[in-house]
Amino acid sequence: MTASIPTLPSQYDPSTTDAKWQTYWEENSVFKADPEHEGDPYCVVIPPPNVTGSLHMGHAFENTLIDLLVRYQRMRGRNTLWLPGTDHASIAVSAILDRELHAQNKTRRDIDRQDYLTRAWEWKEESGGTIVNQLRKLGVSVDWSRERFTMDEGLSTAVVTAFKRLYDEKLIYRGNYMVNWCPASQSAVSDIEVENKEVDGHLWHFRYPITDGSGYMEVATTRPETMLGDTAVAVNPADERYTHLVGKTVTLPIMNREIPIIADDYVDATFGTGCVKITPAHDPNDFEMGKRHNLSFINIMNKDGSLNENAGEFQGQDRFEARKNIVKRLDSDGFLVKIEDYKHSVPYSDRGKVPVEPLISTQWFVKIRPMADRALDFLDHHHEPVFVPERWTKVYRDWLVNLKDWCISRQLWWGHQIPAWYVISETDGEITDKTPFVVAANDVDAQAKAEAQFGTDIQLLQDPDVLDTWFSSGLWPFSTMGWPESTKDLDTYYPTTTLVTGFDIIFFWVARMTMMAGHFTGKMPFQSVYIHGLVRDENNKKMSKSSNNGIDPLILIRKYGTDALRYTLVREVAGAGQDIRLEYDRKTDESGSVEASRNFTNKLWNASRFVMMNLDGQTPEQLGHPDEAHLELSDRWILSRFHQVSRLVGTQLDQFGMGEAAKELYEFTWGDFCDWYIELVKSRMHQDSAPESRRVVQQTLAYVLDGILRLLHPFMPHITEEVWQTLNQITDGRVLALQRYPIADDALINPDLEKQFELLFGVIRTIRNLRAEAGVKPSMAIATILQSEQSAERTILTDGQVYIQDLAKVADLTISETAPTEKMFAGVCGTVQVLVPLAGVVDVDALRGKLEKDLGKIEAEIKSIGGRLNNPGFVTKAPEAVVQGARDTLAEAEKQAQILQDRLAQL
RNA sequence: GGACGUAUAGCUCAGUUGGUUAGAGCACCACGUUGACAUCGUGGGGGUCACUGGUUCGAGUCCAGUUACGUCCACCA
Repeated sequence: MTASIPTLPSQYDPSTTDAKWQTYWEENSVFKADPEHEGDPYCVVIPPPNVTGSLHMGHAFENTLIDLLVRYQRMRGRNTLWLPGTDHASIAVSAILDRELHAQNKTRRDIDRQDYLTRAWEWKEESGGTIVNQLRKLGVSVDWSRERFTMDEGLSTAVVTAFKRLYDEKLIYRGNYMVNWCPASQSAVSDIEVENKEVDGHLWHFRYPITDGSGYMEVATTRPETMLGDTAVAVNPADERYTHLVGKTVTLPIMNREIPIIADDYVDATFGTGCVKITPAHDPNDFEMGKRHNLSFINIMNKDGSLNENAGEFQGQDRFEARKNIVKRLDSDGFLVKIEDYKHSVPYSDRGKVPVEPLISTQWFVKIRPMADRALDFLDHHHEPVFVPERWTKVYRDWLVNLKDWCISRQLWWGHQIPAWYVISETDGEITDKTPFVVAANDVDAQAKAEAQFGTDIQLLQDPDVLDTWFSSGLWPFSTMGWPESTKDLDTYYPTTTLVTGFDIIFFWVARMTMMAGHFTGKMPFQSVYIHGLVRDENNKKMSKSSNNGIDPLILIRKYGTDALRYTLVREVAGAGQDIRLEYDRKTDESGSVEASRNFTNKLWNASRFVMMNLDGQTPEQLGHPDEAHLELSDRWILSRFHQVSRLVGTQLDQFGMGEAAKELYEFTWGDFCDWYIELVKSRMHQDSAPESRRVVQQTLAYVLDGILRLLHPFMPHITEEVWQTLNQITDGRVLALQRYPIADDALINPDLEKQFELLFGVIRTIRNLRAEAGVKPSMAIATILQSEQSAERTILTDGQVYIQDLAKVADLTISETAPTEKMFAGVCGTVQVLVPLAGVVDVDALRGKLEKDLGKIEAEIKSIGGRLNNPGFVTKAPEAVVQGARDTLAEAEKQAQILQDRLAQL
């Protein structure tokens, strides 16, 4: 399974490793959940991607975050389930099929529903797996045995059950109302599927003649074509300019229809002329006004956006073509006053990408207030669910408060057909607004139910419409686990623990789930909702299909490896919910930030390789826990750091601090472990070093490396699994993914020791700096004198003598209480004076320059701290510890200044 | 019109409840291939913390306001 250690290449190759472990984990059902598993349940349901989708950076980001959390919790011993699946995406699939049909010069209406659905399922079987297979390439630790699709039999049962119950509870109703109509998909859409776009349009001013010939009323509109359906002109009742006209009529141009002048508070007297044309059948505000004033509702439009028989000579024209022609006609008839440029927002259909048309039609609605109020109650009285970051709570809450009834019927075929059967025999074989209907779980029940009411001699027809895709998505957290049946999975894993998703989906999905779950399960479907930000492109622009600026995660995976991409996405996450930016060069497909992460994987690879080459073929288990009795200072130090970092990482991950944890691990692995510890112990690894010392180094290296692999596994699952298998010479099928996450052993955390090493490292850096300044070749060993008046410091230096010699290339190290007075390169670290005697080599000017530079810095500090300490307010009001800290710092700075001044004087 | 987010090094971003001289990665400069790694190592340069005012002994951090960019919601024809 794994390569033998001596043959490991010096460059990590993710391409084979990624695929190898993805296959292995899946084939061995490593992530299959078991309700009987010990530990507290930890469950996440995937935000189901559209079956029509292909993996974009947003998916990669979201699923990387989820996988990180899930793998972490699994390794913490939780009874973990991450449930995958896809969404049937009613409108998107319809659009694809319509395109296919269009290519054959057909439309949906040319084939029957059964054929259409057959094609749809065929498409789903062929192409629906794309996104799922791409998800696999991220290394997601989902339970594929529980994969769900929103149109699976079970989930469809859940949908029908939910619909029927809501209907029986009078929370679903059918009625004739104004809805958002998408002429592209020729279906109603819900309010949130409408996106308002700012466009540069025009404001057309027309004048309508007052019927009695006493003059004109000037109205303005952004939609001239709707004038054909005008049934009134409105003014504000308090507008004295027009009060004498209220009750009179105007004659609608072109149509020559006499329509009333009405007064309504809705009209803003200060806008334009203060007169508004009213088109009750084509504008939501006018619709309301039409109801208030009993106006007639004249629909002038067909479902495809062309004008109908009520549009007179304009019948058959597309709405935008008609607009031009109507303006032309009004102009030639002398009714056009002026055309102004006007910036305004136009409602566009989210999916259809065309302006939506407010249209009156008969649709099914969910009466939303009772459900929304239930969700609000959970939020206000139980603080459920908890949003991370917290600020999204307000967004979620405000939306629930203002929510209007939800239009759930779609005039499409792909989706869950509405389980309502019309007794069409009562209305001449047609479905009309008056046709009686029954709502039932299936056609057999419907038949029985209808017969009970209308006798046996009846004809039934199921409602042709399907349900809004979000209706089924709203049931996702529990329908996927078997609801409405009561199942072991529901029992164990529901409510789920955390939902990870984007803010753009709070309204579409999160709120629908909380409402549905509150209603049907009496519980919130998840304890917490982690809202992540967007991945922006290299120019900080939102990635979108329309701007064609997406960055393909699979390209980056191929170039740098899955773990590198995952790690990049995670480490960029700062505060939760912040957008992240991804560097990218579109010419070369290179990304600086992913490359940096790739370098990190390579660093880990080589450090591991080096460690393994020095273990004489022994595994961490064979070597045993680092032997307390023989630990040397550097071993104790790295163990202290390791446990410190384990603690920090655990704490961070427990509160969604994924980015912070990632950075912590990066610094520990690369900095503490590779740059310092491995370098510190290299001399002890040689075959000829003292056996006890060598053995404890092997133990410590193996132990810490094993720990690093565990800590990093949720972030970079593939490389860590690969190395861990090699390190532990696994032959029995064990996987790192199921090992325990390191838990900090506080007894091994030693802050004093870490401080001592800070001093040693500081001295080493100072010597290296002096060497560089003096131009000493890296290969040349030098003599160094370390002077400190403090015996404690001299003890630390003496204890770490070997480390200083090894890492600063010092052949002859002297540690003394007093300093010699010869000309030497000098620096300070804390109150330790570092002297490098370079007989005959010392460049006095270079030396003076360096000393003066150092001194300048220190004097600036002395001035700053001294100033503070001379301020009586600071000394009397600041906490004692802070004042003392300042005094200590000042004393040290003064000491450093003294040393440097003495050195300068000696030149 | 309302709400929210962001502004710190050339770039991407950290900076906990206010408390030493504001940090990291990338990029840049110098040196370097000693047996893990040049996808590397060592050292270095680089910041008026958007602006204005306030609170405080002390502000990148708290408060008020301003500006810029971004996002969401609601929209007057």
